[in-house]
Amino acid sequence: MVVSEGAVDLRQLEYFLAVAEELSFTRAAHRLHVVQSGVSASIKSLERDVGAPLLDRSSKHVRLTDAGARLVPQAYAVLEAAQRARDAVAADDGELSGTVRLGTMTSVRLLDVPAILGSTTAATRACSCS
Amino acid sequence: MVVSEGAVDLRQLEYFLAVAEELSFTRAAHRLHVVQSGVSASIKSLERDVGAPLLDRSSKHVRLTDAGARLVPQAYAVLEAAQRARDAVAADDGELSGTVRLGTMTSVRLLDVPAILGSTTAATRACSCS
DNA sequence: ATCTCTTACGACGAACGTAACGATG
DNA sequence: CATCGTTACGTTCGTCGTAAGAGAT
Repeated sequence: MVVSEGAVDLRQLEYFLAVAEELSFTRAAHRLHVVQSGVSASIKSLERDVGAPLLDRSSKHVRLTDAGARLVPQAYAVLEAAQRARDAVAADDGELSGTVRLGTMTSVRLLDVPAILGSTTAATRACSCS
Repeated sequence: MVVSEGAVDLRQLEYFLAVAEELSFTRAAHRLHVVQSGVSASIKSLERDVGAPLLDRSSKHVRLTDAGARLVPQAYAVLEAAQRARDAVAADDGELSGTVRLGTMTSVRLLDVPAILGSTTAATRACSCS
């Protein structure tokens, strides 16, 4: 009777990967252009949704838990697939697949890489921040 | 300079696939246990997010547009990956991968298939509705 | 006339930013 | 004491359900 819902959001995964990479809520929040409290709340809601703690916030070091380490590659895959889905609807000609494949492993760094590449669709996601 | 956001939600994709399969907002809404207006609004927001119409609602027939047809397999891949991500954190023993692989191609029918299988994690998602 | 999708409306919930708090080195 | 993460609070935006409207067979 317990409806676990599994309401995992793409934003939650993006925030989680940012923290997992930086191993810091502060740096992750800075990279995501949001405040720490937002990242904290989002990670907490993600942990609630999946039903397991993902990060070990003991002392000053943020470490991945066992479940968190297992989630990382899968979270990458989800964001990768989501990016592919977004590009699919914009693919009027076949040459877009190259762009997608280029962004796959760097999907969490979408804020700077696409700007450098200057690709048409990705360029629209570039943001000019210090 | 146009920030396209790309705020695609997993729920939107699930709704979209339901409509794409049923080719009907009404039947899709019934299967998803929500009202038609909710599905309509969700699809519309998805179309706004991806920046292209996905469904052709002319007359009584709902048909997939070109972009919509391209999105379907990618949307499946995203939901598949999301399901894999949820299972990853719950994988205490290695035997779960079989359950995941079983659910991949039927991820949009999560409401009934898992109930039949009676798997531990999936069973929590089963809902008892008429 | 009936079925299907859309739009309007009020209400609930989620996420954000600001700000204050607790803990660790 | 300085930094990092959490909690509290008010605002804003999205989604839901109910209900009414437009189009087509």
